[in-house]
Amino acid sequence: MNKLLNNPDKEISQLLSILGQSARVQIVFIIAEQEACVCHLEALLDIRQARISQHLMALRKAGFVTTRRDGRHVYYRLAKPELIHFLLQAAEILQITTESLQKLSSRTETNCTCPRCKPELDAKTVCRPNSPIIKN
Amino acid sequence: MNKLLNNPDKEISQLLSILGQSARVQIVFIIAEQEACVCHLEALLDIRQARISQHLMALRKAGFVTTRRDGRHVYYRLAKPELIHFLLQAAEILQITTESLQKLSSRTETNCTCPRCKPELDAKTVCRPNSPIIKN
DNA sequence: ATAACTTATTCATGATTATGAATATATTAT
DNA sequence: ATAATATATTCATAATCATGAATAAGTTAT
Repeated sequence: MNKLLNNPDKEISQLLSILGQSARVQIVFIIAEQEACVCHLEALLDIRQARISQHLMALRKAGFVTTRRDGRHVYYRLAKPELIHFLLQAAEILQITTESLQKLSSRTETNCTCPRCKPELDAKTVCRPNSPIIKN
Repeated sequence: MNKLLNNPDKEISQLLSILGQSARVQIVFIIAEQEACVCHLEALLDIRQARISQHLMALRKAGFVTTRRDGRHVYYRLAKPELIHFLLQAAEILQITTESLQKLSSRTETNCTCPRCKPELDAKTVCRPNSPIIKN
């Protein structure tokens, strides 16, 4: 059944290829700090909801993230915290500066109104990710 | 010109996606131990010459490997030895056993007659990778 | 119940990438 | 010079994957 077993090269390359997309790298960096709901990621990344869900599904299928539902929201978190060190090692190999890296982790987001970002709205929070989508 | 600059997520994901192929992971493990010529890799991996060259070109373009020519042979080696630790960390995350990993590094190869494998043939060595190629 | 909201999934299509085949290039031997 | 060997490149096609659009499914509020 599982062709990956006893094929370390296949297992390793699969891990790498799943993380080999910039959106997924960004997602991992974001949820490594704190769990995040889909609409929060949507606000931060300026990627549409459906696509973000798809990325999250890929990461979940690989066992990299887990979920927790709270009401209408589903919060994603890292199932393997080691992944962050892994990505940081990649950054080190690439000699990416720390300042540059900070763009990935600490993001200040204005347009997100999810319960995390605006706890004062609590009761009937409506998550309104930033951008009105305009085709180019 | 370079869209990757100041886009750490893009840089990192590019690194990952280049290594996100089992053949390339295998190549890195092999040449990490000792530089290897194309026909040696051909013998070890049972992948045809052209494809191996293509993989090596991709790795070279990314700056992961460098070359040294000796006569007709071109020897490839790791330009970034850190890559091995990087891949080993991936293996650790995946909880790949050490025995399983050894399949990747120490390979005993019978069918290769490149100067490395058969130094006694030295003078007019002919590199004859194993398999007669038969289409399936 | 219906409506509003958040997330997940499916499907068709476009874009990218891998692959094999053929061939070109570089080096050495004769 | 020609032939043999080792590697690199090109090109056409197959396979894979990303993407957008549409919609389904799950949850809460009314």
